[in-house]
Amino acid sequence: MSQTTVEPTRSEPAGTLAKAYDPRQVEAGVYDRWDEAGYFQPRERPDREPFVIVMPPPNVTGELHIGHALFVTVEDIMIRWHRMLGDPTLWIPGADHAGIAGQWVVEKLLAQEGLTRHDLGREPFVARVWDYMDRYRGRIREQTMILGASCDWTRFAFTMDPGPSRAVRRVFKRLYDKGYIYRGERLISWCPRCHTALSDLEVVHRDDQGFLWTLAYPIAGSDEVITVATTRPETMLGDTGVAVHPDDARYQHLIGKEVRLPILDRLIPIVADAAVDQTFGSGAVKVTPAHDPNDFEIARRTGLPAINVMNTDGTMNANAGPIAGMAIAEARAAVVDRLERDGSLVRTEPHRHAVGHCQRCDTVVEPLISTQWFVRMDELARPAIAAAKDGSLQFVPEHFRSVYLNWLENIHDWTISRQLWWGHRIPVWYCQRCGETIVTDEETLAACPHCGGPVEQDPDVLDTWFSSGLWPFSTLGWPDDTPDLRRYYPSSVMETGYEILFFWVARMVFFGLEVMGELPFHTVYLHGTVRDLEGAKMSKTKGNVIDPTVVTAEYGADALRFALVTQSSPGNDLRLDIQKVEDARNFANKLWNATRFALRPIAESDIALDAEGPARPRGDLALPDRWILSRLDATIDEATRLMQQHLYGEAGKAIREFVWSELADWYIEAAKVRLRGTPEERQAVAQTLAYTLERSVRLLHPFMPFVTEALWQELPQVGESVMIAPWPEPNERDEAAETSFGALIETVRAIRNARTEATIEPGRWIAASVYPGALSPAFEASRRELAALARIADDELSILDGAPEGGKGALTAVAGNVVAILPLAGAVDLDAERERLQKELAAAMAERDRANAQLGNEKFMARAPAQVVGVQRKRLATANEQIALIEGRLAELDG
RNA sequence: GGGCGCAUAGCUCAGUUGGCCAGAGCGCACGGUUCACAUCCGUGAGGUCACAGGUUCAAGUCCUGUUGCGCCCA
Repeated sequence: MSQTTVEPTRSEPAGTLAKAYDPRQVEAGVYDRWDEAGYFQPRERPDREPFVIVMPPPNVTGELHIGHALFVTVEDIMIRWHRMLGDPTLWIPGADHAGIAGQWVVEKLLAQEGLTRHDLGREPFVARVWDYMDRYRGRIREQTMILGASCDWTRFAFTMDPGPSRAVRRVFKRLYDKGYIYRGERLISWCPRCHTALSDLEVVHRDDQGFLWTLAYPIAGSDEVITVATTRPETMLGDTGVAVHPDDARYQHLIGKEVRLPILDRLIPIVADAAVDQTFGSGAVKVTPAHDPNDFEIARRTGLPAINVMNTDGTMNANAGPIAGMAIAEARAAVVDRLERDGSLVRTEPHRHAVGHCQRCDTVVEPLISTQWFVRMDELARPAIAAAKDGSLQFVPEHFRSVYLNWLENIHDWTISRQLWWGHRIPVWYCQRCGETIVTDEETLAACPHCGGPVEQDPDVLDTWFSSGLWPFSTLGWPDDTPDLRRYYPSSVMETGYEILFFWVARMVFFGLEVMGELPFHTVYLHGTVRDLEGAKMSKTKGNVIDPTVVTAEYGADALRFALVTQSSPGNDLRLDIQKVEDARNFANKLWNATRFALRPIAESDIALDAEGPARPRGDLALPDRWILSRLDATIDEATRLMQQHLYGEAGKAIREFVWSELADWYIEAAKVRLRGTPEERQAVAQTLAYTLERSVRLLHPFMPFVTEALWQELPQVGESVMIAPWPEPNERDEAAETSFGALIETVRAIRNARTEATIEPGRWIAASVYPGALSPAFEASRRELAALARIADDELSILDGAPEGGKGALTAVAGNVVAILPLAGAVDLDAERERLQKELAAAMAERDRANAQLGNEKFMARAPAQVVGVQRKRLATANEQIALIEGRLAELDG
């Protein structure tokens, strides 16, 4: 790198920065400037692979919650990092129409006016939903911007837009033509409140307290009865048989006979089916094929008919005989009452069992026979399984691979039709004249292509996740062959919550493979759930939600982002403590003030710049400068490595550690000495500060975009924005400087510790003799720093060779192989000092014994790698040296 | 019932392919009007890495089992 001094940058005079960091002031207006500069759009470079993330589209039905803040943060970190790496980087934002949830919020609003959607009719109702969506879409976008999301708004997509809608129709038709989509009468999960079919995934199972009723069914033409148990007695009206295990000795003689169904007095057969559990209850089960998935399977195998006794609104239908018209709860009570009077009720006992609830509205879901549209999953799942197995699809963290496989390998067909008005209308038309079924990817169909007769479209809409599953390519223009599609498909990383691994991720994978013939992304990164301090999920009903806009208003988006990412790790839930946000804000203040401090010497110096920014200090550097440069390189290296492994939180912590504990606590403190020195020294410090801070700010930018932009603009730099500055590259480490200055730091610590324990006033300047052994030249060169940091009077610091001595009236501070003797005539409590040294001696001896034990172990010596043995040898040597030193000092105290 | 996890300081969490005396932040104790920062600085206390076995020269880390907790699927 050539160190040509381009136009020396002159910063504004010190004092430009406010005394305290104020996130509101820092963050205002920055986002718009980035946006106007076009930084959010990919900067093309044909020599590099693009880095692309398709944002999980938030539901348009509400506000952003803290979970959105987490994914925005993680994805924005990936995006900003790759942009700085020079990759053509694209992050596509979007919004989801949220079928059931979307319809429901508008229905609730209508209910306040005393209306139902049926009062409005389909078209006006859908128009109302659109109005609502248009209002909320802006709010979501605004909140995403507050968080600093550097996504490309020019490519914003909504699932109901014409493009994605066309993609939905095209895929539906394709799968229908291939026989993967079919319509059929199956037992599905039905929400009586939402009045629609649900997919398996939309049913939430929860253990509820209920009852187990045992019923006696009389055998026809005999005095015998057979007992069966049920948790839903009202369904007995739909019983079409009783099943027993074929090997069950108790019931052999009854197989093939009939029982007389109580209440309805219907004769139903006793059948044998191997799926019946002989050990549960009586070993006989009533079979209600229209209202229970297991019974449906038994009926299929044994040929029993299905009798539906329920209406879609959750009331009993005409097949329920005397209780027709009753709601389920009412019907249940009536049936139990009637059975009891008839003497058919054997017993009632409390029973906890899993009950399915609607994911959206929590109503108890009823299994119901119904004609619906399904996606056959076997053929689609196969390549999606293969991609996970052969490693072409990566998971972060890795263990989600088995979760994903376990689901896909046991997958059922997917119910995709929903009896809703809001969503993608199923692109199927039925001819009213010839009865033909026509599937088309056109939005409308005027007449039957076969007979020209009038057609009517299927009234249902598709599961929202059907359109979400197409998102990685429908957002890029598919089915058209667009430049975006060619350049940016497949995307790079799918970052989303693990709770939608099946709902969304798996479906994108099989749709991508089927439609595009290529995985939609190579890596799935899954984040956890943000919980409150007690570990509870945040929910409006619990009242424990943290609103990200409230937090950002107080602490800043930078602080919220930094807290979220450093508190989380891939795949794990996090408990968010507002205290952590405050800590992150304090860190921003630290960086702010370190920069504020540096800007004065920088303004008074000519900072050399090269093409990338402040030039790296070269030549004959002072030890603290060499040290901080090497530590910076170590940090760049580590942060880069962690980012590559998707450990963004760890990377953030490593950078914070560097800035706070090394740059601010030690380098800046040590640099103050030379800032009071010669002009040449001030110049050298300013250059090192400028270089180190500018690089630090760049490292931190993906995590805290706003404050880093503000500070970068104040620092000497080259370019328009830190957003598009290059990600720093590490140089060679300076091991000698790290060792020497590291020893100096440890010596200062040991001196401070000895001072504190001996209760020397913190402000007092004392004398010291330091014995650094082989490090003498380094300590001599940095004697002013050593003195200032340990608060030793400059003219009373001696750096000596040989054996330490100080007599009785002195404290001893030991740090590695360095010893400092602090003579404090009359101020030393001999007993306390002796005790302190005894403790240190004991520690050193323990250390020696441990090392000796290792080195005396033949097997260790024979099998441990040479480098590990070397470490033990060095440990032993240091311990021995320390023991000798401390023993010498103890002798002096006693003598 | 099947699957996947988790258990490390008072709290929230890190801990790479096994390798020095297990770390951080917060909290706690003590001390500080050092000219960037009290949104701060210094010093310290605090852990049988859930339990029991095993593999290894070496285990928080790998294997087996146990206990407790969580999530997903049926």
